[in-house]
Amino acid sequence: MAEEKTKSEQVCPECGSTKIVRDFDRGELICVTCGLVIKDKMYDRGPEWRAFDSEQRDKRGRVGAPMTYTIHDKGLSTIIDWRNKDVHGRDISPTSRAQIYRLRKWQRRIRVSDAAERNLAFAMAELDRLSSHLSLPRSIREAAAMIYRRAVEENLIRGRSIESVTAACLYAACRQRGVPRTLEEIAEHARVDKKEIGRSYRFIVKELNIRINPTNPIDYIPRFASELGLSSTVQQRAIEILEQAIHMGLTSGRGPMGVAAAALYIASIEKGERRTQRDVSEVAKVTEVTVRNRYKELQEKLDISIDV
DNA sequence: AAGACGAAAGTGGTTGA
DNA sequence: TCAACAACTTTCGTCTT
Repeated sequence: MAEEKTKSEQVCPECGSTKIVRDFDRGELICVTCGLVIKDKMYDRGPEWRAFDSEQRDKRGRVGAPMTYTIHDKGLSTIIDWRNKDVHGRDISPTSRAQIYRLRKWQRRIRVSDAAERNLAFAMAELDRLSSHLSLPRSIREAAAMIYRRAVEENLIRGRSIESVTAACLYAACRQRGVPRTLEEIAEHARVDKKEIGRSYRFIVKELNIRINPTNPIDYIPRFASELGLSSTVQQRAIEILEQAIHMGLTSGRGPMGVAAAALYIASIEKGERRTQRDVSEVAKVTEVTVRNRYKELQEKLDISIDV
C-alpha cells in the first residue's frame, strides 16, 4: 500500500506538535508525534477550475453529478428519418441519396458509442460523488474507475443499475487497498441499498477474478479510536491485542469490526480511558452483544484480566 | 439511573449435497 | 435449489456500579 504523505500547517490539538501528515490512502490527518487522527474527513470541495469573473463562474458553476446525462440524448441529437424526401417533400436525387445512406449509418454508430459514453460519464460522476462523501483519496477512485471500465468491457453491467455497480467497484477498490470503509458506509451515501451493492460486488469480484484479502481488523483501529477520542496509547495496545488474536486464529470467521471494537474496548479500560460498550459498538456499527461476546473471547483466550 | 451481562429467538449469508 | 450452519442482531429481564 503506497502511503503518500505531505506536510500541512496544522497544529495538533493533543500535543501541540506541528508535525502533521496527510495520509491520502486513508483520507486522514495524522499527528506524527502522538499518533492522533485529527480529521478523517477530507472532502473533495468544488471544481478543479478557477473562475476569474462572475460571468465565468456562472457558466462553470455546475459541480457534481450532471443529472441531465440520465435523460436520453438531452434531446440534442440529430434525427435523419428513413424517407428519401427533403424538407419540401421532394424526392432526393440518387447521388445525394447515397450520401444520406452513409449519414444514417454513421448516425447509428455515433448514437451507440454516445450511449456508452453517457453511461461512463454518469458512472464516473457517481464515483466522484461517492468517494468525495466518503473522504476517499484519488488513488482509490482511480482504482474503482479501472474496475468499472473492466466491468463494462466484460458486459457485467447488464441487468444491474449503474449506481449499484459503481458502489460495488468502489467497495472492491477499498478492500483491495486495505482502506477501511465498510459496505455499510458506502451504502449510506449510495442511492442503492446494501444488499444490492453486495450482490453486484460479489458478482464483479468473481467475474473479474479480483483477488481480495480478508479485511484486517487492525485497519479499523485508527478510525474507530479517533472517533472515540482515544489516545494513541490505547490504539497501540488495541493493535497489540489484535496482533495476538490474529496470531492465534481468533479473528478468522469473525466479523472484523466486532473484533476491532472488542480490542479497543479492552484497551480503553486497561489504559484508564474507559468507553462504554455502547459507545464502542456505535462507532464500529455492531451491537453491544457482539462487542461483549468478542471481548469475552479475547479475554479468555489471551489471558487478559481487567480489574475495574 | 446507567452500564454490563447473558439467554433466547430471529435474520441474512455461506456452504455443501 | 434446498437445508444446515455460524455469526450477528434484537429483545428483554436481571445484576452491578
